[in-house]
Amino acid sequence: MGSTPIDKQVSEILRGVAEILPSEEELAARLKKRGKLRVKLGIDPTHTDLTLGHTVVLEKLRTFQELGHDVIYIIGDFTALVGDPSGRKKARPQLTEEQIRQYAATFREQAGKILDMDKAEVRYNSEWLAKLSMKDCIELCSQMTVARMLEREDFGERYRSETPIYIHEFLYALLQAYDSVAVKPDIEIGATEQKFNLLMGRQLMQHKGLQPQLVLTMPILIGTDGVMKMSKSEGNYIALTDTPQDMFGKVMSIPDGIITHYFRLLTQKGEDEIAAMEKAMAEGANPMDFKLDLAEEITKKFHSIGKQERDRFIAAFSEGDKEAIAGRISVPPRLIKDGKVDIVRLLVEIGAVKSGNEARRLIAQGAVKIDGKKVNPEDTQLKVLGGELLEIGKKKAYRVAVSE
RNA sequence: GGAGGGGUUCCCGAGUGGCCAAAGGGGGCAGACUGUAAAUCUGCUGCGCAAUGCUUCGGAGGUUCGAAUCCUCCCCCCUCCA
Repeated sequence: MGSTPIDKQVSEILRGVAEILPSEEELAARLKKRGKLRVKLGIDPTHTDLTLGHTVVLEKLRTFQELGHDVIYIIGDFTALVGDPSGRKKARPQLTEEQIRQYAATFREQAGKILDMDKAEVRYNSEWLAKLSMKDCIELCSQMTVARMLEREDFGERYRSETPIYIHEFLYALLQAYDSVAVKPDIEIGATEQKFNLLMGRQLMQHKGLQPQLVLTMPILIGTDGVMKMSKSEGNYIALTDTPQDMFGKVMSIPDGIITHYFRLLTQKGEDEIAAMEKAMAEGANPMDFKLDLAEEITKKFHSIGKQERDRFIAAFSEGDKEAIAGRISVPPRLIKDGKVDIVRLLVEIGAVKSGNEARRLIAQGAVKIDGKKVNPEDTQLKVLGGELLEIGKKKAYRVAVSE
């Protein structure tokens, strides 16, 4: 603990990092001077699930923890109320305190999949932010100018496109910065889009006569669509709570172009290994093989059954054995008439589709099969004896049972 | 507070009395091709056991045989002036 040599620590800390401010030397100096650093990471509970995107920064926090430093995991229950405008094209919808309370609880628990929560200092920022007075607020606001706010890409863009910008959104960075005043970290971790907020923390600490924190940013993880950053609101995310099967499948569906990006940010693979992969793929190796490795590693990390999912995946999609991914469903008796069930109603009932229209559409498109045979759109009343394999598109399959 | 411009289906964005469940693009879904990738092509994309049916164009009323389109009031956003 804390006995790792400084230069070793620095290289460990800097692995995969986008930027360290003010400098690498400053980091080494701080390590030498303090020995044990206080490392801050804050996440706002704006959704129920943590995604792989969050794990990039959480892993970095974990690294510090493993090196024997003190980590402070701040759950932004107060800042969630304000809504971080960083990188957004519009204001966040306002959450209720009740929602935030629920999310905060799961955030604490989910972070435990990566951090050693027994050793982490977990804080809720309402602890100090809710107590600030209007006077404090005015003092905070005087640290920022409108011009500087509008220089930001996100606000600037919104201003130009005549999208509403609310005053309270300007407060966000100041509040997050105040967290640093409250917990006095030596260094704060965040994604690159957090740079403004993190630097604000530095400025505010200085203003309050504290030693300013160092700032460490991590690259933003691209979502499964391969284009936008991974986020719950874009629907291009992989959640820590996803089932092993979903998690594996979602990783397999990412575009080839971001395979190494995922390896770099989500696994412990070294740069040389990653470079070797890139070379191999450039020379014609099938990217799917690397993606299988990636999916296995990620699934294993969160569910400890990676290999199993790999085998299942290969069986289902490379070998066409849909049984491998088939879930079980039972037909509610009330849907059965004369030994037949209306497939449209069944699909809606089991939640495979959102509406009857959607079910009919899929059937008309030949996407619904029973025991390998397409369902005829003209005749959706089908005999069910139990045991049939129901396929919907290529990715969903169910083994049908008839319940009593 | 004054003047002007806006609020359309998941998103962007057409539509100014019937031909509008509403162009086009994006996204999504499905089919073909594949490696459940990408690219490409094709189709679908409000609900409904489907009907000259129902609900939808910021909200509430009204005019009309008929409204997203006209009128009234209200709410919200943007710009300029103060």
